[in-house]
Amino acid sequence: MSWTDERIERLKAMWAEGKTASAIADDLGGVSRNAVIGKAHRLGLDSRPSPVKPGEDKGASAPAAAPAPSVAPASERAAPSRVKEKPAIAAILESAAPMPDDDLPAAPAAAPAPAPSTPAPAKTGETVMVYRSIGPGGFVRQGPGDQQPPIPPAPPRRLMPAKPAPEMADKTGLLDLNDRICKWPMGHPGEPDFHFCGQQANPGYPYCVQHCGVAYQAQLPRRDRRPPPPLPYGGPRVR
DNA sequence: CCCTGATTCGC
DNA sequence: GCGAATCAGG
Repeated sequence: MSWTDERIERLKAMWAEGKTASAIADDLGGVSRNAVIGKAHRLGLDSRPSPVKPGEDKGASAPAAAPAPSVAPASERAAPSRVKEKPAIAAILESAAPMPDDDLPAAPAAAPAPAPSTPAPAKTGETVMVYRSIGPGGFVRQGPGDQQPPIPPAPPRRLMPAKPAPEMADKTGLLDLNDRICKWPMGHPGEPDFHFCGQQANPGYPYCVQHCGVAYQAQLPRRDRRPPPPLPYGGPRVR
């Protein structure tokens, strides 16, 4: 089937009515859904709300949401387009790793915490609980049914920073990560000496230059790709 | 699994 | 230009 003027008009009309590409293809006959979509695009017809691409916000809707200089999306964008990332762990680490350096204002001047003498009540379902500090290292919870404040347990005399395990003394741990440090995992999570590479990160990437070389590989054009090797026993079944 | 529209790319 | 193949969200 070819795209005669009549068929193109029919396509335009139905597309404008909001018919799905499948419905249009059925109606016209002799063409696939993909053919309809492809033709609609080439004709420059309006884009439909794609299930894949989130509907783009018209800027006026949320001006308050300033684009925070978050690290992960920026690095994604900076990465070359035809590149695939092997370990998905990077994204997890990006979101999980606290950034002790910048990003955190030294003193929250904008939103001063409520005075310690007036603890904010926290709602738990119907009951209103009050949390009261009992000094360093502790708090008590008081519900409305509790007449007397519970006897606070003796607070520890002083709080010591947790001592890192000796084998971690000079290794890069989760809390040491920031956007300038290579987050390539060394060893396996759960092992006592699991840590991260810790070298200087390749700017815009979560890894140092060496590990970028391991994590990223250029994606070849489709015609140049080798078919994947047959999966060993136990691989997913091909239907 | 099904559906959707968008995109890519060999023809 | 065409449309199958592929992608990715619902």
